[in-house]
Amino acid sequence: MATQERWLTDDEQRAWRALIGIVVLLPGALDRQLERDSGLSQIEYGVLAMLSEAPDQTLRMSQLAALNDSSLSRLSHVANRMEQRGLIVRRTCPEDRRANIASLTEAGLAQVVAAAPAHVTKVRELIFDKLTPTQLENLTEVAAVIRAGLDPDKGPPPPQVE
Amino acid sequence: MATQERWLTDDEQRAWRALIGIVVLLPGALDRQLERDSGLSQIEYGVLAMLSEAPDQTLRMSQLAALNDSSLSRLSHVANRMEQRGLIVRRTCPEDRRANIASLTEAGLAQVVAAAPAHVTKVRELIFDKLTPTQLENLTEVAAVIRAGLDPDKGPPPPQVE
DNA sequence: CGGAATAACTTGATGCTTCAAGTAATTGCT
DNA sequence: AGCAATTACTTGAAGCATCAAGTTATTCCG
Repeated sequence: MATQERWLTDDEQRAWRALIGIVVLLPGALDRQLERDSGLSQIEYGVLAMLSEAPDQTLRMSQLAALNDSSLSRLSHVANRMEQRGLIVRRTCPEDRRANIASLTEAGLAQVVAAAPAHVTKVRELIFDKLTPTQLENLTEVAAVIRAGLDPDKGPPPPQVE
Repeated sequence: MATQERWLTDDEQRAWRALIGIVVLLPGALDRQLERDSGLSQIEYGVLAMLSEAPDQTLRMSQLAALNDSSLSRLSHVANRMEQRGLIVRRTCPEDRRANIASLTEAGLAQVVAAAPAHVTKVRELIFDKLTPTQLENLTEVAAVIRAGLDPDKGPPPPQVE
């Protein structure tokens, strides 16, 4: 900062810079690999992957959004494009006619199956191959803690009353 | 995945999900805070912050891009907007007339100074307040390792020849 | 039962990012 | 010196994300 008070300790500074670096660079790295190898964006891959694991390869839009940490609006646009391309189909849910369920098509399934290996390899290459078992443990713990505090969308968490 | 082979171990899965969650959610959380409190995006804040720390509050576009993990193109667009708004000024570098140097204006400086406290508070709130000293240490280490492997833009790092 | 409130999306506009291409200045080679 | 290659950016177009507003369906409750 321009100002006096050192707002983060040196340790925190270093952690912060590295973390932001990851946050800024990782999506691009993954997107490029996916785009190049499979013509998919990261969220599209995520959608296909989640559907492929779901019972009947079908999920409600809202669930799909939650699973991908996406807003409903964003997912709706994405689903439009994917439907155009024939990767998924949507129909209104019979039990709740406000809701919309998306299902994998055969083409969609074929796409994920084809895309997965290279993607996983990239993930390994970028993350897990670099870590010792201890570091993996530490990552799992720390990432979970941070992630938990990021949920849509609590402001300052209510002070712990013990 | 839809397929047989469990491509990541359970531990890795959990780490991966949490990490992606962070990567997806953190930028939005920071952007919203900055936008709301100061009318800045994260990269705009980053530009102002880096300039404010630089000697003579001046940096070349390429340095500014590197410091913010941004492409030159992106930075160029951002700088255009910021120049319109009077937060920075640009002029060609005298030593190398291909290069362009950006400087903070007084208005720009005022902006960072005003924006910094709330932003730092948010960062603390989202990250550091949640971590024990040990976890901070672990984060620093792990994040640095991962970050290092993300640098523009090495493919598979050449196998370590000892 | 009937209207208000809420839920589950979709749509359109706006703005930012990225990508490809372009320009201008400098270096490097011979 | 002179031409090619490289560096440092800028620009314009295309695609995505986000935000606000709009639909349609369901629930709540008096």
